[in-house]
Amino acid sequence: MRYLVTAALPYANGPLHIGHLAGAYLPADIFARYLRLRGEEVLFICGSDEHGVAITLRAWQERTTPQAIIDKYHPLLEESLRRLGISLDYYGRTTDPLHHDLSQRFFLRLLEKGWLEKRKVEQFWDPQASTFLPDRYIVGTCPHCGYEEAYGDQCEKCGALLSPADLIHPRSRLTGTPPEKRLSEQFYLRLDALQPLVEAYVSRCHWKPNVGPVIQNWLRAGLAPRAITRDLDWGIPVPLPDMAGKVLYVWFEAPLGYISITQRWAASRGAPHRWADFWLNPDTRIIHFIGKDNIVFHTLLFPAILIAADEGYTLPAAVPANEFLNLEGQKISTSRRWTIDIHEYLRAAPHRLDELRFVLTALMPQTRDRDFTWEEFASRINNELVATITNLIHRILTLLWRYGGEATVIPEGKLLHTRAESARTIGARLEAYDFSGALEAILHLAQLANKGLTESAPWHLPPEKAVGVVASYADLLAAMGTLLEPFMPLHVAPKLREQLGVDLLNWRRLEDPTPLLSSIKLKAAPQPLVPKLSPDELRSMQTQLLPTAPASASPSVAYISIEEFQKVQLQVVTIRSAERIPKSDKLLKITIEAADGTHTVVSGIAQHYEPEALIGQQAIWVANLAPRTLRGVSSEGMLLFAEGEGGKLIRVAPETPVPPGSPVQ
RNA sequence: GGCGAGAUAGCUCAGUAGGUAAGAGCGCAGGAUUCAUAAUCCUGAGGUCGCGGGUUCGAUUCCCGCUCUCGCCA
Repeated sequence: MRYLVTAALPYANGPLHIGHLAGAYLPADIFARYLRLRGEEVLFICGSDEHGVAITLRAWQERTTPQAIIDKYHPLLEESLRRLGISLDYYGRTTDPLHHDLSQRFFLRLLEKGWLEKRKVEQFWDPQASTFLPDRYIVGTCPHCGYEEAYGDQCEKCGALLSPADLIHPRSRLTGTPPEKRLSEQFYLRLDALQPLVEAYVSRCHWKPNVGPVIQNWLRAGLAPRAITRDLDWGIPVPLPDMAGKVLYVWFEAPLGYISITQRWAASRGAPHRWADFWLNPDTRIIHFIGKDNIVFHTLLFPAILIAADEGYTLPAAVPANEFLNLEGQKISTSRRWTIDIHEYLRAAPHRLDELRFVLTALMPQTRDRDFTWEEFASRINNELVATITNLIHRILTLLWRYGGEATVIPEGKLLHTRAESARTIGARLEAYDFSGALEAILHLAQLANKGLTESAPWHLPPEKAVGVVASYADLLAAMGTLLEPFMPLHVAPKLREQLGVDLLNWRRLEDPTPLLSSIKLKAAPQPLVPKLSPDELRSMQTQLLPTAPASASPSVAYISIEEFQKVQLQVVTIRSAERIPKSDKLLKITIEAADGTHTVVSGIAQHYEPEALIGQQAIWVANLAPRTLRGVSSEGMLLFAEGEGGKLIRVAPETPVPPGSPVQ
C-alpha cells in the first residue's frame, strides 16, 4: 500500500509550541515511522503556510514586510520539526512558484467548471495601513455595556457577540484610525451546489468520533458559498486581468500546498511526474494529521475543491484530527506568552527530546482536550519511561553483562508470544490513530517483562543457568529496539539497538512468535538510557520555559463594588491565648482582644503554628463573619493568613503593633 | 445566540450497543525483594460515574432541563 502522510501546514507568523506537536506533528511522525517499519511506501510531507491576512498584520505590527516575517519563521519551523525527529521527506512552503502556479490553475479550473460566482461584499479598510481588517482587528465601544475595548466580533467584558458595524467609535487595532467601509467584489465557491458531491465522499469515509459530529453538523446546517478571494497585496494573485489587488483566500490555496509540496518533492528527486503516484492514484491512502480547528477545511472545503476540479484527484482517506493541549489548566496562548515553544525547549533541554515526545504521546489529546503540567511531565518521565521501560532495559543488560555479556539466545515460547502479541496490539492501536493507547501497550509489555524477570529471579540461579534465562529476554530487547522507534527515535531506540548490537527490524517480524536473534554479544558495559529528571532540573526547565505568570492575565475577574467590600469589617486584634482543640490535628482555639472585648476564634492552623508562638502577636480579624461551631467550640469570626508555597499558612499582621481593635481599611 | 463536544477514583484518562462485581496508569498505605537509574513485584484503601427530573422491573450508560468547561459558526 502506498501512503501520503501530511501534517498541518504551520502558519509562518510564529513559532510552534507543544500543543502543535501533540496535535499534529507527533502523531503524523509516529504513524509515518510505523508504516515505514512495516515496509510500506510512505511519503511524509509538510510545509509553511505563508499567505493570509495574519502575516500582513504581523508585518505591520513589527514594522517590516510579510516576506521578512516568513523568511524568519519558515526556517525556524523547519528546524523545530527536524530537531524533534519529525521525519519529513520534504518540508516546503506556499510561496513556492510551483504552489502559486498550481493554485492559480485550480482557481481557473473551478471557474471554468462553473463552481465560482462573483459577489459584492462590504469590508472594513484601514486607510493608514492600507489593508482590510478582520473583525477581531477592529476595536470600539461595546453598545451593550459601554466597554471601550470591545473587539469587532465579541465584547470580552459582557460577552456580547458583535459585528464591527455594531461598535461605537470603531478603530483599527493596528493604527487606531477609524476603519472605512469599502465595497468590493469577490469570488465565492459554490459549496452549496457541491454539497451532494461532498456528502457522497464523506459518507464513504470512516471518521474519528471527535471528527464525524463536526462534519455532520456542518452538512446539516447546509454548506454556504464561501469567499475564496481577498483584497490584499500579499498572497497568490487571482489570475484574471481585471482582478488586480486581489489574492486567493488562504484556506483555498493552503491545502493545495499538500499537492504542490508533493510536486516539489518529486522535482527535487529528479522525477517530477512522481507526484501523480500519490495524487492521481486511487490506490494511495492520503492521511491528513491536523488539530481540531482545521477539521472543516480538511474534511469539507479541500475535498470540495478537489471534487470540483473533476480531474481525478485522490481524496483524503482519513483526517485524524486531535483536540487541543492545555498548559497547566489554561489555554496555550502565544500572545499571552502562556506557551512552551519548541525552539525554546530545544534550547533549554536539548538532551530531553525523546522525553518530550514520550510525554506528549502519553498526553495526546486524541478525543478531547488534555492538560500538560510540569508535574505530570516529570512523573511520566520518572515513573513510566525511566522506572518501567528504560530501567527494564538496563536491568536486563546489566544482568547479561554480569554473566559475561555473551550468550546464545533461546527464548521460551511464552515470552515470544507475549512479545508478538504486544507488537500486534501496538500496531493495531497505531492504525486506529490511538497513539497514547499504543504507548500504554508498550508500558504493559515492560511490566509483564519486569514481572517475569522477578518471578524467574535469575540472580538466585547458578550463573550457568542464569545466563540462559537472562539471554531469553534479549529477544524482547531486540523487539523493543524497533517498537520504541516510532515514539522515541532520537536517542532511546537507537541507543538501545547500539548497546544490543541489533538493527531496526521489520515490524511484521515482531508480530511472529519466532526468535529474532540467535545470539547476543554486548560490546561495553551498559549505560542507563535516560537519566531521571531531578527536581532541580525540572525547576530549571520551568523557569527557562515559563517566564511569565498567567493567572493575572485571566480576564474573568469577578469584580465586587466598594459597597460590597465595606460590608466586611476587619480589625487588628491581639492574641491573648491559644490552645489545641482535643482530637483535632488542625484546629486551634484562640482568644483575641478586639475593640469590644475578647472573642473566641477557631482557626485551622495547628499544623503551621505552635499555640505558644501566637500569644501576644497581632492578627487581622474578620469581625462580622457569622458564628459557627467547630468541634463544639463557637468560632466568632476568622483570622487572616496568607497561603504561601506548599500551602503553608503565614499570619497576616500590621507592620508595627497598633492598639487592639484598630480598624483595617 | 445557534450547533457540537466534554463533565467517571487525589491526579491524568479508559469504559458501559441499560442489568449484583465501574477499569488503567500515576499518587497513597502495607508487604516482598535487592539483578536494576531508591528502580521492581504483590496486596490494599479510594468513586451516590456533574446536578435535577423522566422512561424502565432496573440508568453512570437512553430522553428532557440545568450548571460548568471547551470548540465551531454567526
